[in-house]
Amino acid sequence: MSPKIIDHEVLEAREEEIMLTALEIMTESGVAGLTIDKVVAKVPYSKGTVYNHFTCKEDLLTGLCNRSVKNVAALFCRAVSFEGNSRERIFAIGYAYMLHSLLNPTEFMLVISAKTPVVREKSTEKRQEEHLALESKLLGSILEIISSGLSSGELNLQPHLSPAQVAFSLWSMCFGTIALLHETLDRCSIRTEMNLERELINHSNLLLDGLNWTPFTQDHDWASTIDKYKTVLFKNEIEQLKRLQDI
Amino acid sequence: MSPKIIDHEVLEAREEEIMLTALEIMTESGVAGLTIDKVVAKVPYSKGTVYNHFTCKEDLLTGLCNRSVKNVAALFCRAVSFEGNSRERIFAIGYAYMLHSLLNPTEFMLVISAKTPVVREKSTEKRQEEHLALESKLLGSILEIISSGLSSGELNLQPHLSPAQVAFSLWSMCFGTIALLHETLDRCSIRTEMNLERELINHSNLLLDGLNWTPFTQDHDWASTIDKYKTVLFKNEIEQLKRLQDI
DNA sequence: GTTAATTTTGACGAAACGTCACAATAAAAA
DNA sequence: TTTTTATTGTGACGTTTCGTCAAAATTAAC
Repeated sequence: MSPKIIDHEVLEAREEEIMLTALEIMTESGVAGLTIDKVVAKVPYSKGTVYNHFTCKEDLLTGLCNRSVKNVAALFCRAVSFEGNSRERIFAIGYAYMLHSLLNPTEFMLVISAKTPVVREKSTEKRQEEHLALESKLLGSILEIISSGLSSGELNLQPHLSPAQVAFSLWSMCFGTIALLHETLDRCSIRTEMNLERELINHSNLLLDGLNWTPFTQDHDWASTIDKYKTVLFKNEIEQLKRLQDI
Repeated sequence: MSPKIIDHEVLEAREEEIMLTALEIMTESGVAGLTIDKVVAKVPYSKGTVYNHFTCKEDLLTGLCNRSVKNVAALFCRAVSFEGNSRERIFAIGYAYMLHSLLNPTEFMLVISAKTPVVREKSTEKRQEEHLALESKLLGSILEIISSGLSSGELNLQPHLSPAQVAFSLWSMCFGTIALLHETLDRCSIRTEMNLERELINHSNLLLDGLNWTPFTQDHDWASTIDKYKTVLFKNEIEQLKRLQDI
């Protein structure tokens, strides 16, 4: 016995390096322009090594998607920790999701790509499972807030609705709104009738009012809550976003 | 002058033939297994001819997506014509969307694929525009019901909400719910806690209650409305679905 | 210094892509 | 009928990308 054993951390660092390079290429020449060959050319490793990490292009895409979901999960944890009532905190979740999608448009779209049959059919089982686990984590944050709303009495579920169902509704609402509006904003020239922040807020309020989650839209100064998100909870992200938009 | 002029209808029939063949291939060997070469092999035309219709694989995918959206639009028109109050009719829209996604899972997923950067970046401008136009048509059906709800007084919009915004909320709600749940159902083995029909109904009700769209969930016998969808409005589709599930 | 397990390399064949020079077609002109 | 000619159809071909695998390199233990 006498192996060349590679440190696990080194492996992970390399994987990150490969993924970052892939992101660079996509930013430069579009997602369609991403090619394993291009990645290999940019990275100080050979094709074989890259293929040791990712079995194919689609697997790499799922990897990038998971990386992105991890970042979202971190933002969600911050949202959970917001000091305020439960509706303010669940609202912060949607806001966090939106901020993430604005800050990392390419990566957000990858989450959609990863749900696409072509990508799923070719990705590794392992990475798919990781994806599911990460999504569960997202739902976990939402469920946490739901149960705190239930115990504080701010949320009263109708008997036919389980917390899991509510969590799912909230998640799909965010996902649908952001996905469709991103696309619309992308296509139509910059200024349209639609504005992602405003639409998401409206849609969230409709859903939360429908759930009877107090305080209702008209019973609270939501503008000031959103201001707190902007100046405290997600201060860094907002600044990043401003910098991004200035360029 | 003395050309070989081809009938427009012949061209369209051929395009349909190519698309159907592509669908067959995808059903057999997955979306990832779709290849222009395979299509060419199955179709009585040459590669050049196929490329005259679709500039690349992605363009073909967008074409298939548009074909699918056309079918949805037809279902939406049926939903608009439902004899009942405005909330029953808007509810029918979501139900129609769901039915379509269950009957044509492959095609529904293509709608997601078509929103993916890789596909969009490579599709023809022409087909993209067609896609936008078709989506506008979908929104048009929704808007029609909204305005009838407004004039009948069943729907009272808060001043800060425009009909277009409400239509968008409804659309993204359906899209998000179906997209995420399709995926979940696909992955997890058949019986999960989730059920597409039930979740969509719940989510719709939450949103419509939030909008103050009467009659409210608890003020109407919705089970009987859904029964009417099943036995009258979408009778054929339900039968198709049963046949599909029996196999 | 030798050994042996593991990792890395990049050349290679296969597969898919998309093009283009040429062939075929059919309506109009001769 | 034959010729002309604009349009459409064909499939062989060069290119790109993919993913593999035998051989080379690496390194820890002996």
